[in-house]
This record gives sequence, structure tokens and C-alpha cells, in this order.
Amino acid sequence: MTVRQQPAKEHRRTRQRAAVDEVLDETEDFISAQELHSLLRARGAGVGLATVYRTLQTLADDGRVDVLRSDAGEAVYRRCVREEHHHHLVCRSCGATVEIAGPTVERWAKSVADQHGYADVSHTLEIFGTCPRCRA
Amino acid sequence: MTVRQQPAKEHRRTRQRAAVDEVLDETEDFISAQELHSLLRARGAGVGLATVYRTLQTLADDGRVDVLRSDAGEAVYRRCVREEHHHHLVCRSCGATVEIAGPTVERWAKSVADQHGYADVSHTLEIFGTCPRCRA
DNA sequence: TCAAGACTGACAACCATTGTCAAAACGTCT
DNA sequence: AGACGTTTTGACAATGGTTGTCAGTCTTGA
Ligand SMILES: [Zn+2]
Ligand SMILES: [Zn+2]
Ligand SMILES: [Zn+2]
Ligand SMILES: [Zn+2]
Repeated sequence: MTVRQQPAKEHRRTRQRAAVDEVLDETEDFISAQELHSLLRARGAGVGLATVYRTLQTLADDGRVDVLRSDAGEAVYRRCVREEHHHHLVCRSCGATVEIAGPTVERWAKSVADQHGYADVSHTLEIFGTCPRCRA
Repeated sequence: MTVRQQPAKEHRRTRQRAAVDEVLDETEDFISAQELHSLLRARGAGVGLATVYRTLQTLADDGRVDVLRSDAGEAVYRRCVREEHHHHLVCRSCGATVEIAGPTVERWAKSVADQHGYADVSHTLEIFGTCPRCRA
């Protein structure tokens, strides 16, 4: 049988999605749906809030953007350079993000889960700190 | 799990706090404030929802319970056996939790942060999967 | 061009969490 | 025990992020 990594669903190209895409491409830091919505409105290319949420949701599902939760529990999104699985080193005060790959950690997580009989394993790993620039 | 060390403040002993404490002691899995509230109500020892939230918040601040966010973004709490810093292997469907220590990961996180000049480092790391019992 | 159906957006609905504040409970001192 | 200053409680309102609704609009492939 043919195995396909991503069922690559067809999505229609619309002005709204292009607009969201553009903002994501220009934004280095993690951004919330609400912030993205405001940016779009300010920029003239208005897009409905629900649409922003749906678009980000879809992008996340397709693995085209990374999602994590801010301290406030709000979902924040970011278009990363790496396509493959990775993690982040995020500045607590300015949001500056460094993409991190940790093969060792990946193996460790998998092995720990296996040891306890847990299947369908996933994990979250983020590192927070204060970046050089934010330290005067 | 983010590490936190705060000077333990004095708190009055009340029936409500004792009830919450009791449930936490009897519960192995991560539990949400809402679930805890329902449990208390079902058990007869009713406690106001706001009080449950406040109590859990306080316990978390004092480092007496661990907090993390479920897939739905809901905060879930657990009284862990280990006092020291650790992580969790959590069942996505029933919440069954295994406490994990990963010295290697800790060092790795620190070194990665150092390499990029990030100071005051902390990290979050949780592993999710489906436990043996939930796979029938 | 045309129809099928995917997409959009204004708005309502949801729901976890927090704010409010008067009444009740605590701990302490007499 | 009784009084008293402080903390805690809880019913309810309010907040705020996120999702649901659904009629109208836009894409796409034929
Ligand atoms: Zn990323
Ligand atoms: Zn910074
Ligand atoms: Zn724990
Ligand atoms: Zn399970």
C-alpha cells in the first residue's frame, strides 16, 4: 500500500488566506490570532476574525505553522524556517525565537513512552530565557 | 513544568481547602478545576467554583501542585509524589500520569540556552500518549 | 459559462477563568 | 467563651479567547 506523509488536502486560494500567509511570513515572533487579526485590519486588508482562526487552525493542522501557548494560555502561531519537527528557545520578554533540533531528546521521549506502554506518542518542549539583547 | 520557589505564606485552614486537598491526594491523574469542583459537589462537600480556582491557584503558586495545559488549553492540576523538578508522561484520553526525571534533558536544555546567550532559563517538557489501559 | 461546494464574515454562543463584594469563617487576644 | 480584625467564601457578573451558525460569496474544474 502507498504511504503518504501528509494527506495534502486541497485548499482553495483566497485573498484572506494569502493575507494571513503574508503576515506570517513577515513576522519573526510568535503571534496570536487576535494580534494577527488586528495587524490585518490595520494594514487595510481586513479579514474576519473567525476566518483568521480557521486559517491558522488549518495551517497548524497541516503542519505549516507551529503553535504553542503563551503564559496566559493563549494560542500563538509562527511560521518556522525548519519544516521538520523542532522546538524553540524563546525570549520571555521580547519573544525572540531560536529554532532548536534535539535528536537525543526525541529518542529519549519515545523510549520513555515505550517503556511505560504508551502509544501514539507526541511531546511538547520549549525553552524560555532572557535573550542577550534584552539583558542590556 | 516550570520551576518556582516562593516563600510559603501562611494560609488559614478552612473546610474548603481541606476538601480540595483531600481530592488532590486521592487523585492520580491530572484534573481540571471544573472536574475537581464536580467531584466535590458529588461527594457532598460542596465548594464554590471560584474557591476551587483560587485554592488551586494558591497551591500552584506555592509549588504544592503541578499545573499543565491539556490539549484543549484547559489548566489541569496534580499533586505529584516527587518534590523535585520533573516532567510527565500523560495519557491523552484518561489523564493517567507517570512522573519522569530526565537529567540528560535538563543539561541539554541549559546548554542550548547558554549557546545562544539566553539567561535565566526554564523549560517545559511533557510527553503525551495513549496509555495501555485506554487502548483495549 | 456554470454548477457544486468550499469559504467567508457578522454575530451569537460557549466556556474556562477572573472580578465583585457582602456575608461567613478563622485565629488571636481577653 | 466572647469580641474583633483579617481572611476567605460563594453566588453572580463580567471577561476574553475560541468556536458555531448560516446565508451570501468566491474558487475551481468541467
Ligand atoms: Zn517552530
Ligand atoms: Zn529578548
Ligand atoms: Zn508533577
Ligand atoms: Zn489512558
